[in-house]
Amino acid sequence: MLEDEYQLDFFKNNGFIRKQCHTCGKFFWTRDLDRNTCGDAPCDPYSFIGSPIFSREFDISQMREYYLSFFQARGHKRIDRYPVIARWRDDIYLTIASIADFQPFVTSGQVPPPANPLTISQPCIRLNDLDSVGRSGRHLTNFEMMAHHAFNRRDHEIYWKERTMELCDELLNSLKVDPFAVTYKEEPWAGGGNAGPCVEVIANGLELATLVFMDLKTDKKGDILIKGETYSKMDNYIVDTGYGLERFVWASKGSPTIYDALFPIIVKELMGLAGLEHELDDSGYANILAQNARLSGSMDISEKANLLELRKTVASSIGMTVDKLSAIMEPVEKVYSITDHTRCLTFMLGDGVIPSNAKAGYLARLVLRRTLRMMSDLGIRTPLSEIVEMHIKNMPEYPEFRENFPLMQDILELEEEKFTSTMAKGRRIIQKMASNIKKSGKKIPLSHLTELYDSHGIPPEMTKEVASEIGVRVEFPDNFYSIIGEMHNKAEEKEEDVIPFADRLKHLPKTKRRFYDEPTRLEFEAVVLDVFDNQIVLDNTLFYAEGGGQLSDIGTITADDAIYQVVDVQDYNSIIVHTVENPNGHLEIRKGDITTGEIDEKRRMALSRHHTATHIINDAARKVLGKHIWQTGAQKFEDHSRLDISHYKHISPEELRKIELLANHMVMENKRVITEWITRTEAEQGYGFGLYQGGVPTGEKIRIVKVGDDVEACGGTHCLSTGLIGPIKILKSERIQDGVERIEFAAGTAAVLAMQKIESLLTDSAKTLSVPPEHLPISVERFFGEWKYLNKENERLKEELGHSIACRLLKNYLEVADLKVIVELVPGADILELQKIAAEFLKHEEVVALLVSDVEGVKIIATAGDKALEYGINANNLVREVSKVVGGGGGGKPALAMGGGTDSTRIQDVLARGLEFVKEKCKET
RNA sequence: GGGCUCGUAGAUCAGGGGAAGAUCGUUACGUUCGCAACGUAAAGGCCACGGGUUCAAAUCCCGUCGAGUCCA
Repeated sequence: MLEDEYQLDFFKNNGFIRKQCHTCGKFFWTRDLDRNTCGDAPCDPYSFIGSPIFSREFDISQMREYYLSFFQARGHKRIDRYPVIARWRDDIYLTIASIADFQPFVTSGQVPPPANPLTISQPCIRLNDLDSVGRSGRHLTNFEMMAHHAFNRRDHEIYWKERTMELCDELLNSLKVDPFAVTYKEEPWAGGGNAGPCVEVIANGLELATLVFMDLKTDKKGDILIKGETYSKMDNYIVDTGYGLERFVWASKGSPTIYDALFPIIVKELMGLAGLEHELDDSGYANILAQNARLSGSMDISEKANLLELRKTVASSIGMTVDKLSAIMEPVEKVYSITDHTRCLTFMLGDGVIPSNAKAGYLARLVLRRTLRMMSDLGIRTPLSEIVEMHIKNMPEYPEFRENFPLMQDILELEEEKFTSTMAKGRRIIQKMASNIKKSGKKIPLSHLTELYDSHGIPPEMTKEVASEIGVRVEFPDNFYSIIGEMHNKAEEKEEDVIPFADRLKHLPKTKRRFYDEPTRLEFEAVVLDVFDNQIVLDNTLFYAEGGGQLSDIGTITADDAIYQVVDVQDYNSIIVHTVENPNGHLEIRKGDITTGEIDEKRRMALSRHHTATHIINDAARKVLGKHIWQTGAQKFEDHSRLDISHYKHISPEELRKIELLANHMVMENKRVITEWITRTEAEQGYGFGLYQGGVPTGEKIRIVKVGDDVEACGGTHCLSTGLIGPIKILKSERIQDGVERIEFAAGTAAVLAMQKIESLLTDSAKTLSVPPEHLPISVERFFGEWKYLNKENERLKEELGHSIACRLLKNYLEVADLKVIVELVPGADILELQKIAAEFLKHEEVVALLVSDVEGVKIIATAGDKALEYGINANNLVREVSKVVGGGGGGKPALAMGGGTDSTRIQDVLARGLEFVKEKCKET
């Protein structure tokens, strides 16, 4: 980044000089002529602990209000916060910065900002430094980024670097920060496809804010190189600031850790529950925490080795052994961590994240389980919901959390149950594994540990603990979790969406889409703009292109005598491409031809019905199941439709019936379906983010579809009124992942067909049993019961039969040596029957038997009593030997073996060979 | 979105090509004034479902459904 970027009048006019840090070599601006370090950790230590930077203390809501009104008074509009789950984006799950609210469409200039300039305090969640949370004294998973943003265009600038710097300096001055303690460090910034110069604002070792001047975008042909990527200047350039609310509060209090500054009451409460004394008035104790926080400011302690290093340094600086320090710090760190994690959960669940095994929900579960694990380490048995409730009480400025609390309570309870059972199961698996390994006297290998963690969610720490109870040693490397990470990163290559025939489309204008203005029209005329392969591009079209989970229209395009079947329609950056069947290999249609298009009405109607019905089902589900219901995906076909919704437990059959009934009521109310195009900002402010059930559309104006109480941004085709949908029949629901339920249903003609199909399933089944359909449940139950009874009866009879056959055969033996040899054909006996006979023979030690039956080819069974075994007569070998005769195989145990083959003409040969075998063996001994 | 593990008695799980098992729970009987405990016995299984391989599949292969778990 060029030095020039930072040559600001603000610095020159306010007595700043540019210096280079003696320690890290970075450039910074300061009013203090004698300063030689940049002010940031590790070049400068925290010096605010015990001596606050501001002239008075603030709590979170006071600080937030101070900041927002400060910028409001200076011409910024205050904007409501966005949810912590970034529903408007598909590239990130969680809101990680205030600017994330405005990406990608506001920052790219496609959509105007909700206000300009604006100020906001945006709750954010970052899980990158999870391991440092609680330990470093400053890391949080959940924080508020206070910000002011200005979105500038080349032709219209709000303000840029000078004003941003002035505002920052003024804010700090108003808080009575010592001007000589403040440094502004130069630090190029890049992230998320953008970049720009940036200034870090530091006071007393603590970074308070980051001021980014985003004016670059990634560009392969760009001439500005930052961190290995090339960038070029953007037409719009954005002031992206981030002031850490929590850090401001901490700075105002100067407490040993950020956690003590933010939630003193909750920390105290949890310390009590864990049986810890947490007396910050005790200067010795406070000094340990402060020293730990100060020194951890200078290192990355997510690595285990570094944590140990930190412990050593802190211990020696206060004259304590490392072990003693660790014993004091570890439980305290866990309490801090729990405090932080539960606030994070409050935001996640409060904003509607449903814990799951995938996507954003997984992140919620990750945090949740870490919390539960630490709580169990500390012996805290309080339900999570009680801690969450403390946070809610602590944040009256978020009334929505109070409102959602019953739901959160429900979810947390379920999650705690799941965790407990997973851990109990894990414990059993380890015990089993450990006792297996104990026999061999080895340690549990790493591969077992990774499998336990990867497949069963059992952390190696737990394996170690449980295995040691059994007396098996477990060692795992420090970088265990990065090994797991690498295991998963192997097959990760993104395929980029390549637009086919991009070159052909490059010069074509956007296609005029007429199906919005003329939803009922099915015929249209258009001029051909291009033809290639099987594709036709027109100047306008009534054909709906596949999108929003709705399949494309089909139909015909006619030019002169030639009629072409349209089989697919796709939208490539607003150019609509019709794919037609082309049996002759060339299309008799040219650029400039006038054509007539006709839409297949049956398919269009079916898709429209399913689309409108999808909105209705979504709304009905929300009314039946709760406000946490979000569409997470949807697909509309001709014969059915499916809707995926976020829900934390199974939809019960009753609930499903309620949803179905409610949906049909909405249809029968025959409400008009209203569509309108309004600006994005207007829509968001009027309807909230509930609009984006089916994803986020691009463009400045978005299309709003209102179906009853349901309002969504939607580009699909719809019925003009709900009555036109016809019946809606829910076909089934299934769980596609934890926290996501799929409802499949049919609407209109498809619903009637579906019902007829179900009906015929019933009548066909009933016919087989010769009962009326309404008797099916009871009859099926009866038949199944009888079937089970008869199976048992059959087995009992076979046993009896076997017994009597065995008795008969036992009288009819050949004597070889002192053995009784029975070699017989038992016609019609199945393998079960032969087994029962064999079981009888086994009671006699001098019996050797070979039984053969002619069921399903040839079945063979052989037994050898103990005495026979002494002669080396082995049923296993016997069967192997004789089965070859009939082209099969066999085997079993020495005493009892089974086999068979397919060639039933040689049954007698089997018997002969068997007898021979026995005789041979007897001779040998 | 991707990876891995698992579906066997009411519950928890063994068995991993050749007779479906254990423990707890249930029921009955015995011991007891009664209960607990104990002893004896019994009942309870489409071995998730559908295909395939094989003389033979709970077991191996493929698919479906269900559950769990890790990663992005």
